Amino acid sequence: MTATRSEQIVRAAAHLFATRGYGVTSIDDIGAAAGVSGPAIYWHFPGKQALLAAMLTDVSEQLLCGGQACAGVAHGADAALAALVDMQVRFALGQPDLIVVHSRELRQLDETQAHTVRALQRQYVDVWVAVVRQRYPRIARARATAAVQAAIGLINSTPHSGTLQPRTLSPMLRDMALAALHAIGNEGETR
Amino acid sequence: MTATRSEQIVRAAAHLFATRGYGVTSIDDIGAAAGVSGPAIYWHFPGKQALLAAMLTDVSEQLLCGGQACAGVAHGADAALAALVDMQVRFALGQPDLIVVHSRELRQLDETQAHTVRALQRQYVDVWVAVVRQRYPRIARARATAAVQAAIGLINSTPHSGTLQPRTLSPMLRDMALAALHAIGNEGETR
DNA sequence: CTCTCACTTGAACGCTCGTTAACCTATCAG
DNA sequence: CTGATAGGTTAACGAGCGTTCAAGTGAGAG
Repeated sequence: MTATRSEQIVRAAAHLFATRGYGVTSIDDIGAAAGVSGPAIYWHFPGKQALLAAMLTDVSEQLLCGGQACAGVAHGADAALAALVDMQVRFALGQPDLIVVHSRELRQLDETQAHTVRALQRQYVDVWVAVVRQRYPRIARARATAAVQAAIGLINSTPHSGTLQPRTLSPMLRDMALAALHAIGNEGETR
Repeated sequence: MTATRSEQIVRAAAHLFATRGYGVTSIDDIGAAAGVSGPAIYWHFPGKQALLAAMLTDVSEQLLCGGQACAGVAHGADAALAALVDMQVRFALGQPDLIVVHSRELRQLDETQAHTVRALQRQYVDVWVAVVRQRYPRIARARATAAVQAAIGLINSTPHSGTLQPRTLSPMLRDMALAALHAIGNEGETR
């Protein structure tokens, strides 16, 4: 409960980035929302871009770590896929700010930072792809990748939605994502 | 083929906004990409924000118009739903820049412009919702709305994806979106 | 030829904002 | 008490960029 200053700053920045966007959010805005004012942020972070980079790498690492845990623990491809979907839904509903920023503001990073985040994202997608291809071995890799990204996009589109209790939204998103993923097993196009 | 200056400017701006983001794209960048330089844009548009507003209202109107046509022409709810999905897929694959900007940069508009665009978006979603509830009458309105937004999110997540021919991507997205939408008919939760 | 008008340009203004610098404050070791 | 160090503040600099302005083009009408 006793959040450190750095955490307060990151949380405030995440909320502002998610609601207003990175470009139109000023350092002073972030400071004000975090209870300090202005350039105090520079004692904790080297700059605005580094703040965003810390946010994005953190959430990417969390997702990758959780995804690997799901794939490793579950028995069978079906269970692993369901676990991955559940985790993504839980994340999207529990931390909508981070999900929005993660999928929207990657381009604001410079090339090296963006490369790091993209590598983590690709590893995360690859965890999904491995499970999907374990379940449907005849699916081509590129096809499975596109399907996984579409399913994740379905789940992540939630934060834009109106007010619906997570209790009812969560199982619906789970059912929709799983149905979408299982729909690709039909036409066995290898190219 | 003979695109007018205004069209060139809008197209260039759409591409830059989609690849770099609205905030970090300067007026000079847009002009350079459109073959003119700098403030020539101000003869065609009152400003940078108005340029974005024109783009967003235009694509919103195109989607709404096309959606209403799909819902009006098709015989039966299933056919109408398939037509809506096909149209959205065609749009997302054909005009990825506009789709990206449309779903990402709404927040950059001021309140009155954003309200106009949001109203069009809501009408478009309502077209989908009406068809879905015609097909599954027991689904609550809020639930159907969330499901429609999720399905559209699935389709719109395409532009982020890697290189896969639209010929193979298109039917896959169609199957996935339809499977996701038809997955909501099971548990008849009215609240 | 010349007048007009759609269209464009380079220069300049002004504001915002990221970043830096210089200066406080409090806490705590010795 | 004293010195150092983490943490914060206000003021200022400097760059970038949206916007405006005065001036230029080129083509077509009369």
